[in-house]
Amino acid sequence: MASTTDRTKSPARTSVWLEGKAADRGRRSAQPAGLDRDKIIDATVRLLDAEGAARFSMRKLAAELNVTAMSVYWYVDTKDDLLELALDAVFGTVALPDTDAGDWREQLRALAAGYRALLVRHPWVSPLIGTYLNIGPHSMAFSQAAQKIVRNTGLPPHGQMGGISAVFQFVYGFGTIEGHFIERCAEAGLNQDEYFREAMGTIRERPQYRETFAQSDELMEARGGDTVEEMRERDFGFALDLLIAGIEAMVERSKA
Amino acid sequence: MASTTDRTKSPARTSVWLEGKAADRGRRSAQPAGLDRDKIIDATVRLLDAEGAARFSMRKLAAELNVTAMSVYWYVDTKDDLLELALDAVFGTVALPDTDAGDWREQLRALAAGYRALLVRHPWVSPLIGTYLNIGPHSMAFSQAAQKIVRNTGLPPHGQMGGISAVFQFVYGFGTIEGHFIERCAEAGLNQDEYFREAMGTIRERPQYRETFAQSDELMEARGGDTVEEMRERDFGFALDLLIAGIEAMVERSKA
DNA sequence: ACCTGAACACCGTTCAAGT
DNA sequence: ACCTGAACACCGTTCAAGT
Repeated sequence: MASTTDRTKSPARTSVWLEGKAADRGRRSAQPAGLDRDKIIDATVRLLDAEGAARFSMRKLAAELNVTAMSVYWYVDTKDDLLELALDAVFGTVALPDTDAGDWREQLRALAAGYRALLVRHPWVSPLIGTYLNIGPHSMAFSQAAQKIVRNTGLPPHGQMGGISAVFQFVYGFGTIEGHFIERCAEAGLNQDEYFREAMGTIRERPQYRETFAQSDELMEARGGDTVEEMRERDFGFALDLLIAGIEAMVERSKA
Repeated sequence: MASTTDRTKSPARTSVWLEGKAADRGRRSAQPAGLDRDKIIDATVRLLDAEGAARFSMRKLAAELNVTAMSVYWYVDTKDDLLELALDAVFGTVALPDTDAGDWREQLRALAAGYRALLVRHPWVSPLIGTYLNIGPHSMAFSQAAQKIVRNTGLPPHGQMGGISAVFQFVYGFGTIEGHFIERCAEAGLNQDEYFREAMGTIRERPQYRETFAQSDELMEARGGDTVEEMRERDFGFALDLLIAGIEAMVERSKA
């Protein structure tokens, strides 16, 4: 949804990481308000986690930092730049597996799990990934790790990018929806199972959806698991197995 | 990123499709300004396509319709409701394959292609899919089609949801990034190859990325294709082949 | 039944001024 | 070098009023 920074008419730099005027500011400390870039980024992540992207504003951030709204602009050029910085910061919290030892399957599962956890822990991350270039140091390290793992699979070079896409775009989509669902539950003050039951009930009441849902019911039944979380683990696990089996099949095919 | 409708404190209905006070309004015509819900939705889609979600506002929409900002609120309760309606409307433009005849592989490829095209044609769609419940009639028809196709694969019931996830979350992620890239190109007034070369050049200049890119270069080389579009087709095609191979492998495994 | 105008409570950002 | 206050050009939405 991009953020609301269209009022700037400047030549359109595409990323914080490609420098702006505030680029090298705020690395020191002992300033009047004790502000620096890291503190600002920390507070940004905290606010985004607590209230969601829609409720985040530069003014609220400033209030959180006990500072006037405009002080922040000494350290970052725009709200978009700040969000890009926050995005890269949380990418730094994903543990990267050792890609020089062990089986690629385990490496892939580990990185997929870490990526999914990131998207669930910080639901505001997913739209930002789609919005920015993701060339910050931590995002890059993550991409590098993914590349190395896919290289370890034995996929032919021309298929490695497609392999990365298949796996990590899947995790992205899955984690996006999962994080969003959890967010909605929290807003409604219900746990995931309560919310699920309620949503299902409401939808089912509408006559136009009766028929549609008859089909889905079987499917729900078959998925098994007593809780929403169990169902999700099962689906995620099966999909990852499917992807790994797909990679193995393509590796075989390339040898033939 | 959700839209900015947090100022409403009402009990939080979660979707237009679960009714609001404006639910059954604007189905007629011959009104003073000739307005109705469909015209409003059409104009919304047009504006979103032309200017992007960030530049869309209720006030601009009203101007486009030659009407005062507030007239629109006779037909829709909130901006979020309107976006949800627009989302479902464009879902109606995806051609659904005949799921009762032919090979599931062709059906899957066709629906994946249609979904991808939707995300590329309307880059504003992807964040909205992550934001709303997607229970409008056209979204539901799409999901139903996906379900039927996955059923045709012969996957065991407990794996069908995971199979849908793997395929369509992949397409979602792929189409999101693709649409976003094309949008950026248009904004910069460059074609995709020009923009790609320029972005690569800029990033490569930064010393901290030199090493990182050495690795990627080989990969780029191997992907082949002379244009960005050719590379993308290759990656998308390979990933879909991988997913189909994965489904086939899981079907085999379930028979053992 | 439909549309308008004025107002409210917000935004991101600029700019000149303070210390 | 860092921070502030006031102002500008926007938002989504409410509400009372018009026709």
